[in-house]
Amino acid sequence: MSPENTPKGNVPRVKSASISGSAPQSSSGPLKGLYLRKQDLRRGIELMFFAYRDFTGEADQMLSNLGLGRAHHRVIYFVGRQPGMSVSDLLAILKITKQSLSRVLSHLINTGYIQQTQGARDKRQRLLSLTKKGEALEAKLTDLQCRRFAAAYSARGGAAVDGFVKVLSSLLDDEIRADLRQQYPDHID
Amino acid sequence: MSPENTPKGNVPRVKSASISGSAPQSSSGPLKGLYLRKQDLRRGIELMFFAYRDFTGEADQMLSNLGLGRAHHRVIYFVGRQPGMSVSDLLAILKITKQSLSRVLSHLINTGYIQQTQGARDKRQRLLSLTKKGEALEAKLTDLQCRRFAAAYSARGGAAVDGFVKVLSSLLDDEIRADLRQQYPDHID
DNA sequence: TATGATTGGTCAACATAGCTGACATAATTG
DNA sequence: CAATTATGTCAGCTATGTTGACCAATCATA
Repeated sequence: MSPENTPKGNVPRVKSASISGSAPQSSSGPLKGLYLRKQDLRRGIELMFFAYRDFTGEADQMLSNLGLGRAHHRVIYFVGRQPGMSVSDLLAILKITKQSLSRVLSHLINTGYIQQTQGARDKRQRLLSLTKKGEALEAKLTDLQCRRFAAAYSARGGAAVDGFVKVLSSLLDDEIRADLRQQYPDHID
Repeated sequence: MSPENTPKGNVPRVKSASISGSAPQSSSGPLKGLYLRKQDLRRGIELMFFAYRDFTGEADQMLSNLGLGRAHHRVIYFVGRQPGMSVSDLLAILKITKQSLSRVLSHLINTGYIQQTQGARDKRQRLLSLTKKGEALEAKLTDLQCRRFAAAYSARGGAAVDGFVKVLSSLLDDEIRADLRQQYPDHID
């Protein structure tokens, strides 16, 4: 019956030993640490799963109509975000292997979504950018996802957005957070 | 140079036409709608990508040492959450095909992580639950992810957690949000 | 009771997207 | 010149998703 397999009772907290050795619970919030109940942590886990699936769902659908997948989307997105980036820049962001990227990237080049130009300073580099066709697709996909965020953000307001960004960025691995902090010097931390 | 391909200048907003026909921007937050700049929406997109990857990364590592993958994790997680659920319950949550689930589920049964008992009311049903071995693994994996959430939550405090939950739940598809609202009657909306 | 719907499993075949390891080429750097 | 770097490529493997067809057991009902 109960969706929890913890011994009946109510609102068990995570043993404080299992709260990785970080800050001893800030005193903000309605009731100090009330949001650390196991149930609330599980809700976070589940929300991440479902929200990520829904967040990518619409774009996945549009992509599959074009014979593309989510991996192609990531490439198009990040190349669109930073035109002129090199292949190794992209590898560092995506953290996949050269071969996995190569398969997807060459398909996008062959089908005219992405173009490459030889690096000026370093002629080995292939600097990537979107073609007109690629830009059009990127705009459509990003717009889909931005609409979802815009709807959620405006439904919940700036204070909620601020909390959302803070918590998400604290969920990141330290290294990734440091990278992102450089790109968003204002608000990420 | 600029990571944005929008026409130089600063803080372009999304055309309000592209904010799906929902509420006309609540007036809460520091500056009305300031968080709807294209740059902020893109930050949301990117945070979701990176945070989801990091959030699943540790568990993925532990799983791969056992010859299991993320699909196995999902099954173990949700069966652990609601012992006695049927296969079709699980299919409804995961939204994958019967065949995809079957492959993973029978592996988990064969390797002794999950057991099934015939349904009492409906003998066709196979009610799923974790074995001791399955419970132990579920606890280890969930603890890993709960620690990450507990660290993020306590670093940012209850107000941020509240915003995080609100925005994430607004990112969900309506149908999924309705389902989750039933399971978390308190705080999800 | 016979019929049809539901629950679940299975087989074959396929696609996507990750992985490893080995190797090649070209350019840069010391 | 030698070592390193940036990139590509080939072969093969794995995990996880898909479709479509088909089967068996059970349930619900006309």
